[in-house]
Amino acid sequence: MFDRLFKHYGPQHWWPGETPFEVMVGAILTQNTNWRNVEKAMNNLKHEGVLHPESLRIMPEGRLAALLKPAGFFNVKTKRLKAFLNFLHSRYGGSIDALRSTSTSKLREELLAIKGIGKETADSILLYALGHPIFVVDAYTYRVFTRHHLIGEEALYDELQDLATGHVPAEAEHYNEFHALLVRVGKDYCSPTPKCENCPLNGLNW
DNA sequence: GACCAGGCACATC
DNA sequence: GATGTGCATGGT
Repeated sequence: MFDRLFKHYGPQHWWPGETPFEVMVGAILTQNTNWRNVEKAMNNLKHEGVLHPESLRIMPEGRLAALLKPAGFFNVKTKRLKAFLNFLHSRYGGSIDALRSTSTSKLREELLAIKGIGKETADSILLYALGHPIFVVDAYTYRVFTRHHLIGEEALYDELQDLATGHVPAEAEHYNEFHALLVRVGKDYCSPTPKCENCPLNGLNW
């Protein structure tokens, strides 16, 4: 599946964020939200010159919520982003570099303990912001895997993650590319109403 | 006007 | 443990 997708699409260059911190913010803002709307909110933050841990951390919630508006769920996401920023400040002194030196499993536990950060968001931060070798499961992953009967529809996050983990070289570069490719084929062909004609995955034998 | 978009926490049973 | 619900904007 990986080979077929990579040959068809080529490298996807994920995550579309310029800095690790930007990726982390994007991971929270994109929860159940189209990336285009996330970009609008991110641009609001950039134009205000506040896309930095401390700027956002000390910003009044009302002002932050207004800037996050295009991303939807803006009141909820304001709380969640604040919770993450407070964690970054209190536990790591606001330093991304300090974050880097933490082990994958320890940091994942810490992220999951933050209210508003679940498994997908934690794993997205680990992989796409910090380069840890971990596979990110999302709605597209679920759709592609279940439609191809690689796993049952009742499968949970960890089961999808384990399935991918067991079949992809254990390197961040591969987890990064595989997830991005799954999202790409999901958007193009494996949408809620599938359009399987011309799908690059046609004809594969599992 | 309906449906969808790179979730998560919380209440309830 | 499983299921249902609120959160909200913007594109198609």
